Amino acid sequence: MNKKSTPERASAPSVADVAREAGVAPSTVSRALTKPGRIAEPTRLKVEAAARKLGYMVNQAARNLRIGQTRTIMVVLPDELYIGASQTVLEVLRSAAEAMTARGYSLVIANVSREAQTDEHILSLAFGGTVSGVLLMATPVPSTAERNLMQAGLPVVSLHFDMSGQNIPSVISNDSEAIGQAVEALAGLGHTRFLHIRGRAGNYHDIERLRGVREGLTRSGISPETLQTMQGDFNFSGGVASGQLYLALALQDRPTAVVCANDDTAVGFIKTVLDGGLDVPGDVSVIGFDGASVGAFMTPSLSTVQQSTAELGRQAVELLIGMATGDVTTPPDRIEVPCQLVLRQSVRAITPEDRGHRS
Amino acid sequence: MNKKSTPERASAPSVADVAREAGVAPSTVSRALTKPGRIAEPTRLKVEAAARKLGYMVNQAARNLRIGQTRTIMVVLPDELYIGASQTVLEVLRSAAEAMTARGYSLVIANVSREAQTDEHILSLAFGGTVSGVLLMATPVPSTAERNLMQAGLPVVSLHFDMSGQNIPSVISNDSEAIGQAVEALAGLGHTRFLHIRGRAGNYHDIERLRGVREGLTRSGISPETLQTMQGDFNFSGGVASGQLYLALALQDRPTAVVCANDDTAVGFIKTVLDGGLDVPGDVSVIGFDGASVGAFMTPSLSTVQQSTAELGRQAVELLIGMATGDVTTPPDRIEVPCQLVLRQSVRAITPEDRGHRS
DNA sequence: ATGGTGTTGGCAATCGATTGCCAACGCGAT
DNA sequence: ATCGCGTTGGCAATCGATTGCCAACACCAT
Repeated sequence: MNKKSTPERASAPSVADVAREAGVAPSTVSRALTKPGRIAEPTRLKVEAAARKLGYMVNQAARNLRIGQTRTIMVVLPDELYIGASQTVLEVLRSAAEAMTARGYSLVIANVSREAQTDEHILSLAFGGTVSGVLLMATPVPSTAERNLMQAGLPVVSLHFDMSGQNIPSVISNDSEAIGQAVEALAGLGHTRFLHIRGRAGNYHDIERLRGVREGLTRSGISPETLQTMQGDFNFSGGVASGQLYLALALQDRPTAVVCANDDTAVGFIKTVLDGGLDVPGDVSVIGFDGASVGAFMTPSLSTVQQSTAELGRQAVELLIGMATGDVTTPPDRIEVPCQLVLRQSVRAITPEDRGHRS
Repeated sequence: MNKKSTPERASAPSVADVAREAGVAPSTVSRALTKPGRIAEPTRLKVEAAARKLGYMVNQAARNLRIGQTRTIMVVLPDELYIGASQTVLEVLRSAAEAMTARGYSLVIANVSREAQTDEHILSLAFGGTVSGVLLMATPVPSTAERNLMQAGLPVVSLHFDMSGQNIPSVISNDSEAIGQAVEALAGLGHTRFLHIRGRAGNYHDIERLRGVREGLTRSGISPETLQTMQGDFNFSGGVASGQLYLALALQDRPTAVVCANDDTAVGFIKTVLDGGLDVPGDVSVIGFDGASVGAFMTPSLSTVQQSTAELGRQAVELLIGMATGDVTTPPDRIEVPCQLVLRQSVRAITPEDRGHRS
């Protein structure tokens, strides 16, 4: 069917077609299009013209097969893609995708939850040569009974979780330090009795942020022993449940400063205590973590520790692509991106009257 | 280098390796693994054992090249991936991704914004044989000076926007009908003076929702002529700006019911009028659109028209995969998924005193 | 024993781009 | 005129899985 030299064909044109059109060999076409300088200028122009005329676009499957590389990065999302107030995942994804596109890479989403079944899918992408690198977003290393992502020989970067202990370069926020600074700020406003509503038990962020709260208290001259904690789950319900527990506390036992593991928790907590008749920040100051944009529009507006999502995504992708291309041979263990404390209406200073009133 | 029969090799095992291990031909391996029934059971088991032993996984690039298909779907996101209260995009993406994974498809994100440059990238994926179908999320057809997505010969489905006029099967919410019902509900509560804060000028949802508000008024026996409108942009600032305009209105000119083009607009509006000293819903009832989960935790909690994001994503993917596999030969023009009205604290009924007080 | 039918598995071509190797060519220097 | 060097472009092999075609074989009925 290639007998006729008519250029109109049903299927997409190939290098061979372009070569015929330009009167050169297929190899010349390939080189003209991908190896700048390798082909003399006049020939190159001829090839480009032919390619444009035929509407040629390289077949990526063939190219990938040949060069054994794909310029595609797989993103593995958290266990459970929780939909709440905070859009950290989406924000980071956006900046990561931007950085990838800018470097000519594509992005495949491996999963939206992490049942065992999807780990199978993740690994088939990794081992199937479909991707050139893996970005783990707040998620442990995918593995099945037989296999483990790390055996695929792909560059891997962890975002959000510090997995440098497993030899995975990690791009993270300075969680503990930042939340510690938030605690110090509250202490500076006169607060002495703190409640920390924790995240999902055992989660990296749960542990780090709790540690940060304790350290912040210590630095403020307040004994971490006095810290009350409640278990949350990084979602609204965790905040709601803690709010109910808080309301049930005797007045004199109520902490005046509540530091939440994230914004969703804070939002649930605030709504619950407001509905319970308390005032925020009148009765209790509350601060979240993440920097959800909607926080500024809550009533009262939400104080928070804002993560630099744009920076996190960008850095992770730069590092990963560097590793994939071989430009980065010895990746750093860890890149820490600082957070920014944002104080809004949900916190206030403790005045002398407050103290008198309380004890 | 394949001289030695030792199975440990640096590169991934291929069908040839498995064939050698199992003592059969490569073609048999391929068929045993992909054509159930084509190969006798004992042979198949032998092949499977060999494959497992060697840790074989099919090389997708080679497979894609050969079969000319990829089981990969490209998602094109909106012009601007706005980060606000509503997570509609993320929610729909989640359900779409779930449906894809369930059917063994992968998902590549083509873009996170829509500069001209990214359309180039989108089209190179489409024409490069990288994908088997395209899901357009609230976005027009990607195109460059020379090319247009529709020429790629791929199945395309539009999500959110009704593009059936361009022969693109569309999965959409019943925007106008649903927002009309919200208007009717407010009218049923005694409201007669309405303000609609619009979305981005010219956007499909802007037009549809405005139309829906008008029709809802008509059905409620209120002349659409009395409807006031303000221009928004689907974001917080649009709501804030409208809130300021609202505050500037003379008391007797203030509508009592504000229907917003989406939740972010409503959130911005509410925050602004609250800060301006008004009460919601005391002075004004407000309703949004989308069903942002955080709405339930605002103060006052936000009334909204909730989109069935899970259903939207699922339906779109089912349709698209059907088209890609050829199971669906004559796709429907349009699949409409109904929304659900959610009334919360931000709206209240108009009482006789209100009327007396006003006129 | 023969032919017919159905099943099983192997051979080799194929998808399309890339690249190592080499031949051809041009140009300047001796 | 010859040599040497650098540049240019073509030939053909290669990446790995799939599949049309066909040969070999088993089994049953006549």
